[in-house]
Amino acid sequence: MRILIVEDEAGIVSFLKQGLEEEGFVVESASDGQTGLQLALTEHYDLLLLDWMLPKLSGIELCRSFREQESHTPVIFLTAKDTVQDTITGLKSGANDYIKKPFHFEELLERIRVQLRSSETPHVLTLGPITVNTETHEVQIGITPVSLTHKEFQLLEYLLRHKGKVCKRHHILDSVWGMDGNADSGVIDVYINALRKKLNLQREEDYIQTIRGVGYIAREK
Amino acid sequence: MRILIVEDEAGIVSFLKQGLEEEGFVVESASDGQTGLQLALTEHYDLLLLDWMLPKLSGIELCRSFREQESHTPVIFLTAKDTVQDTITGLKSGANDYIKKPFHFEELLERIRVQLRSSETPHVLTLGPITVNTETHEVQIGITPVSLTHKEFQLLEYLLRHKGKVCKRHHILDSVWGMDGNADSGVIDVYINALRKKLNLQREEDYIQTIRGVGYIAREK
DNA sequence: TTTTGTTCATGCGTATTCTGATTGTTGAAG
DNA sequence: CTTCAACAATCAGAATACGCATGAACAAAA
Repeated sequence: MRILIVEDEAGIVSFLKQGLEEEGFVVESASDGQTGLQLALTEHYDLLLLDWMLPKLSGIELCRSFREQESHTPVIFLTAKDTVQDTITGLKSGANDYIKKPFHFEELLERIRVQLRSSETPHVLTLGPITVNTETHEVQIGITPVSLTHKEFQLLEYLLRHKGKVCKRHHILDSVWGMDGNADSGVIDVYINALRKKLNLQREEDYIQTIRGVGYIAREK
Repeated sequence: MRILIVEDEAGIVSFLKQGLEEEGFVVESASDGQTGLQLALTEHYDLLLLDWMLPKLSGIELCRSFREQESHTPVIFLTAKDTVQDTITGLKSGANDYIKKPFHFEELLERIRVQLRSSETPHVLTLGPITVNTETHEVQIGITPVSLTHKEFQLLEYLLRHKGKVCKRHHILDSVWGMDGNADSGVIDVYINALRKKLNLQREEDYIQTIRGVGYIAREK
């Protein structure tokens, strides 16, 4: 999960960054509104943490501009202000929640979790140039669409959901084929083969690698 | 929009009720947790406002029980407690937000609006030249009206509400036919067929595409 | 009753999935 | 370095499952 912090006080940024990274988030930050907006629009984040008062572009303006493009990504305000009118303005600009400084880190964390709860399982998986959208069931290699059968799709999804980890044949059979402890008939090989062909992966720099005697692994680069 | 307030202090209830009704909400209330839960489960509400401390059944317990049945309807806590741990417990029990007493009515209103924003359901759905009005139950293709049976309408509505996302047969059966985990008898196929016929969708630029082994998807263009 | 709506059953064509045989590769033992 | 066995890749055809179309059965409404 990727989080963007836009905040000008370096101390707060490093405090948040450390805490959130410990929780397993990937954190990036910007110290003024303008670069923050730019990042928010060009990169992909799962959540934005915005300070209220920012150099160049205020948090509210940032939020409003961002919402014109993106309506999904949750936004949480960090605010020192606490007049009612201000928070209302903030929520009206399209924010999903706000938290008043000073706050306990745990409380922030819980609020982040609440916001992310809906987007817990990513629908778009990637591997190098390959994109798998589990919502639309579309697979693309680069820009060109690839048509996969259901089993091929399921296998690819499984591999990508475990990207960077070895997928034992046993486990693949379990989750994709639903065979509990059944014998290995060699189906997997056939489908791996089909995938490599359809996605035309060269053997040289193979995104789907064979781990002899164990299974397969989807790896970047 | 219907709101249920569960709160034992009569003064707060009438204050909230009046304010919310002025804003156009339909408000009902319960003064203890047990009747609150019963109402929440039997009636339909778009949002629940729960007090923390309630006779018979605490707000948290109410929320947790409610969430076991319903996972969608947003829940906001009204709480006098303000230790971090308590609010965390509250959010963990499945609440979407909380507000500390005493609060300004406007702030509560804004938080309600934020929660309802996501569950706003449009009444007019479109797909290419097709228009579906769920209020008047009318369907048009371009300018000419099409007459659909109830089931056909429900199916089309379901597909359009999930436009751009795969609708698995399983889920369609669940929401349109109300069969939980029942076997697939092939009804869906018949109705998809009927829809395609009545909406005369050419196979070329098919707005309702079949995803073999998975289900169907309504797609623009 | 007649009409309309919903569901089930059937057959058909085709895409998909699996099996099994064959060929190719790998790594350890000699 | 060679050999061998275990494993993986590849291919083709058989078996199967899936979705489509249709008509009949049944139920509900007019």
